[in-house]
Amino acid sequence: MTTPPSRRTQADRRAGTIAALLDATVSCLTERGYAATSTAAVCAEAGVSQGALFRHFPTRQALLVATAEHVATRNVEAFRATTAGAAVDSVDDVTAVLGHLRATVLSPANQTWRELLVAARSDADLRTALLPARESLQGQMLDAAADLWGDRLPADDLPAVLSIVVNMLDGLAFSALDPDPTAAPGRTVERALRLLAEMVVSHYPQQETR
Amino acid sequence: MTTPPSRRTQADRRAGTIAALLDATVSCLTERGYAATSTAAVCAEAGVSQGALFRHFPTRQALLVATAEHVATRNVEAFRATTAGAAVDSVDDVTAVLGHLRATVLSPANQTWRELLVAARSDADLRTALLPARESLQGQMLDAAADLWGDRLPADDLPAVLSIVVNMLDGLAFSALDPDPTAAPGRTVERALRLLAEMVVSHYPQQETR
DNA sequence: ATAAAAAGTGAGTGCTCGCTATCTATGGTA
DNA sequence: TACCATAGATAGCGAGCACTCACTTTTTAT
Repeated sequence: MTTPPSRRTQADRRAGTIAALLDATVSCLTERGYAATSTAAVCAEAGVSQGALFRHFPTRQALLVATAEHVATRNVEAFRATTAGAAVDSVDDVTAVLGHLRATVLSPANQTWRELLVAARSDADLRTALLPARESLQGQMLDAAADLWGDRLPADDLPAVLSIVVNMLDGLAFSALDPDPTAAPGRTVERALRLLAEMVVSHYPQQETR
Repeated sequence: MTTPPSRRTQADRRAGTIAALLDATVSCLTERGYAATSTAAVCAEAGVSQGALFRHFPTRQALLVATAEHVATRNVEAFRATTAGAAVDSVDDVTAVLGHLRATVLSPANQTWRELLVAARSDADLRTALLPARESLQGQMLDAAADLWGDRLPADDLPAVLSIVVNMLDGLAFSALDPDPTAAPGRTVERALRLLAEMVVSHYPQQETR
């Protein structure tokens, strides 16, 4: 009938509710935004009591910082997954990669990261707490970009190109206020991505056909 | 000593406190962020009572919407001011324009606009309330861009290039968490702006020297 | 089996929030 | 002058906030 006397170990229970809380925080941040992500809302979403939350996280901010680090690793994994092994020979190839990156950037994990970054701008404590995760994420994204493009452009230009691409996609995500982030890209966005691909490819022409 | 029995008209008093409230809201949003911009904080900053605020704005959201429209007009004016009459012949010219645009985008008015945009993502009422201002702002920025670049690239590409530039600058502003937004651009940012200028200029070569 | 430790519950705390009601001060109108 | 409409100040309201505490339940150690 009900679950058998499950006999989960304490570590399992702990990890389980922590994971539920982190996932619930991601949901609340993407759906309700930073201001409306109250501890009560997170607990309701996670299906645990407030006491449980404050057993594992001393403050709301600690929960948010843990969530930020949680999504940061998932974000860099997603970035690697959409770039690893992708073809970047033709303009069409690069355009396709940019399109996939746009979809990645609109994912809940990335929305969460952005929401927390914005909150950190006007909260010194949160800002310093997020700094190491920020640097780690940037470094790993540079590594992934090097795997993709490293042999095609001077090493000095790689951070600049990455900055152009990810900042443009982030800016796009910020101004995309559609409630459904999987909606069609829209004409000018599609044109902008293709144009960016054209400019990058022609600025760093293919060195050899191998 | 003190002000003489000033004899300000009612309309003057009204306009004065409304202006003070809007300016105070801009300050609070840029310094404290959306969540911490309470009606009490705005009133303290403006030097008026809460009763005065709620006489002129029925809700907090009405104040925020009015502030958004207030800064939207100032933003488009600033955009025009930094682009109007600027030279865009050489790569250096375009790089300079991008640098000035970056400074403009980091201004309090633009920070305020961005803060409200982010809040609007997870607040349907605010989102619909900001929609007309958003469209108006986009249209006027397209006009300004046409004055700058219109004769150099096909009309169909203009929105795409504008999207690349402003989204990249907005993304840059979001990830620039320095408390002092007038700080030096940083090496990779400088390199990225110059690179973007190079790519755009070479992709749309000058048609004639006139 | 029993005691100790850890995990989880839920009512309650003080505080701040957006907002209102009531009052006074001031400018416009006769 | 008297009168009224508007502008602004102040105290306070219910609701929701982050957080705590006494308590029960579940796992672990003896």
